[in-house]
Amino acid sequence: MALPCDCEGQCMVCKEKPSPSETLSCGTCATPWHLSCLPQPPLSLSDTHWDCPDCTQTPVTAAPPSLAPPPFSNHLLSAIRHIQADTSLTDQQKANKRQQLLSGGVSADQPSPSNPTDVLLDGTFNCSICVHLPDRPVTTPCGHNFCLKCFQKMVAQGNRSCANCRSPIPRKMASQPRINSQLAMAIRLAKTAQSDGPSGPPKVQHFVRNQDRPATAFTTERAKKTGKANACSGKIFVTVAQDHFGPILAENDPDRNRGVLVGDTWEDRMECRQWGAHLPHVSGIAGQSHYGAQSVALSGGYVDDEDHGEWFLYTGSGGRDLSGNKRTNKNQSFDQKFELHNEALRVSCRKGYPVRVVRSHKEKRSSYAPESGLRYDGIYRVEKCWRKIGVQGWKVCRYLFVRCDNEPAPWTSDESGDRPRPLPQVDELKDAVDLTERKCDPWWDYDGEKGCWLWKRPPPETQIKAELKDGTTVRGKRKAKDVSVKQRLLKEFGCQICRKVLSFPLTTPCGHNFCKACLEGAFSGQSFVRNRECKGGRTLRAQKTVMKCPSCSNDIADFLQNPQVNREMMSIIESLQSEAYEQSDDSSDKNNENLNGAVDDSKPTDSSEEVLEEINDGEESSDENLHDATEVSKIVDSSEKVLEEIKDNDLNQPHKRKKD
DNA sequence: GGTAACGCACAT
DNA sequence: ATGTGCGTTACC
Repeated sequence: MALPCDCEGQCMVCKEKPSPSETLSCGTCATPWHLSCLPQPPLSLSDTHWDCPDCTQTPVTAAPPSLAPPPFSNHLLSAIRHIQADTSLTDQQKANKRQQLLSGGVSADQPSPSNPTDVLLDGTFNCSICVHLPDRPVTTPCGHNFCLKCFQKMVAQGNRSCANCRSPIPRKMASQPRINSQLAMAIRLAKTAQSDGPSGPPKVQHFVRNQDRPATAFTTERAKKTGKANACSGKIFVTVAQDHFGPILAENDPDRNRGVLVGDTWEDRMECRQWGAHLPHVSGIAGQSHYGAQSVALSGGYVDDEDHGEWFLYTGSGGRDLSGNKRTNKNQSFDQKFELHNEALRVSCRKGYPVRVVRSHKEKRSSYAPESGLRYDGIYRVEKCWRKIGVQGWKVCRYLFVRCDNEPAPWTSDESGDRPRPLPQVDELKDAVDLTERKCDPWWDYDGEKGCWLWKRPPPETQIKAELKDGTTVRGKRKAKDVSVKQRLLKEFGCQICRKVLSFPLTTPCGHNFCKACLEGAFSGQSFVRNRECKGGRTLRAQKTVMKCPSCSNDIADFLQNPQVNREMMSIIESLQSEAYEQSDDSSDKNNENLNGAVDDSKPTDSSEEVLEEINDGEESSDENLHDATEVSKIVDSSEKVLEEIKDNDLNQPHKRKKD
């Protein structure tokens, strides 16, 4: 396997630290390589430009050139080469020019994209099947990205090789593709940035996840002995009542003044609970049978569940014998009925209440499940519910959930939220009994004039007494961090090993992203096969080594045989980084303060009536957008700060934090 | 007051 | 892989 030197200058193949004369730096990515460990050393060292194996990107199998387009657009690559060959420039100047080129700051001799996001949107990175930007992107081991639907269609037709480079697709990925949600977010950002023309207000979406994490749940002395599982009494950070319907808004988030946004993730049910998205720490349904259900969790607990992202079929609770101290009985032994939680969900169906949805990584059969932890996916409505005979032979309650949120779902690259959509065809309805459909107008509905979902009638009054207000002790007010959306996004591109921004990102078939050097470093010294000793004069066949993905337990040994860098993600990350550098160059901290002041001054002080009116009009999200837009255009910290914050922040599901 | 509910981590 | 303690909420 071809491996470069690590950040300390040590060759990852032979583990030695080669001298400068033994080191060769790539002309494109500047990574150092040990000359004598290169699989194909350059023919002549007098060449001014040499490309490392990563940047030459030899396809896994020999494919005709027409089938393997270069990862960068040709003109961009040749422009970079042109800079590198210029002997009049110092290395620093070359680096600056490369950055400028990637960020569109300077016109190279060769035509180049005028904006970094154009690199993404100029068609180079389109799904090779539908020739559009990948929707719900999935990444093959050979580093190519496709729409989930296109990929599934291709596999269904019996085609098991990459439509881009013809590399074989592993069976597991073919049967269970996982969405690369980090990439989905990037594509959305690029689209958003492009629509930010000089005319019209810039439109910015929220990409915030994993930041400003709360203190870990409170643990009693007794509970500490057995770990966090017993720490269910963590502080609730939001000021909504336990039976609050609908989105959790900034006004209910006194600490951050942000609310719970689509895409927010939590490490576990305890943490999710602390932010009010889904209160019960065991149950899948939060609700009261005479009042309605506020939220549900998709955790893979019921085999009948069926997830299509924007809509899904949910199974009610109960039907199992959990007497004694059973926790894990997945077998049904009696029928489910519309009572308790199941009835609560039926009330929400009849009324058309908004129901918050969180998805758990435990839902293994869904392509829409997050890679780890729990994720808030927004507001859905229960359009119909019924009962049917479940796969285990007993009756189950069934609910058709359809998404109706003003923010786009985490897996889409759409810039806007949902529009009313026709109900999907549900085959099992023909065998349904006890069908319930909504008869009245839904309480939460789409307003054509305003172009968003909102309460058509005032939300139901909370049944909880005022004790929550009194009981909620407001923590010492932390100043909300001024971080631009782009910097937040950069944070999201963290390697799950080094926690820094991804460099040469590899996407595993299980949908996790790592720096190339980090992932290969994690398995350096391990060979792919283990030779077993001869026994009784008989030579045993070599055994394959299992190499577990650092983020999950999937075996990625096959992937590591020839991991291909996800060039699409890499170019987006580079664009974002060079923008951050550029902006930090021409705006000092002092300027930032001035700009902040200007923004604040220009904003009229909101009277409480105005605020109320905005809430009633349901336009709070667009107000948020405007707020973020000013952030993007005005506030930029230095990129060093970003990196520092990334180090400080546990941005990537610190599941193994305790063991570290 | 009893118990079910799509949890979590540890012990066996 | 299965069992168990701790934990919270809803609803008898």
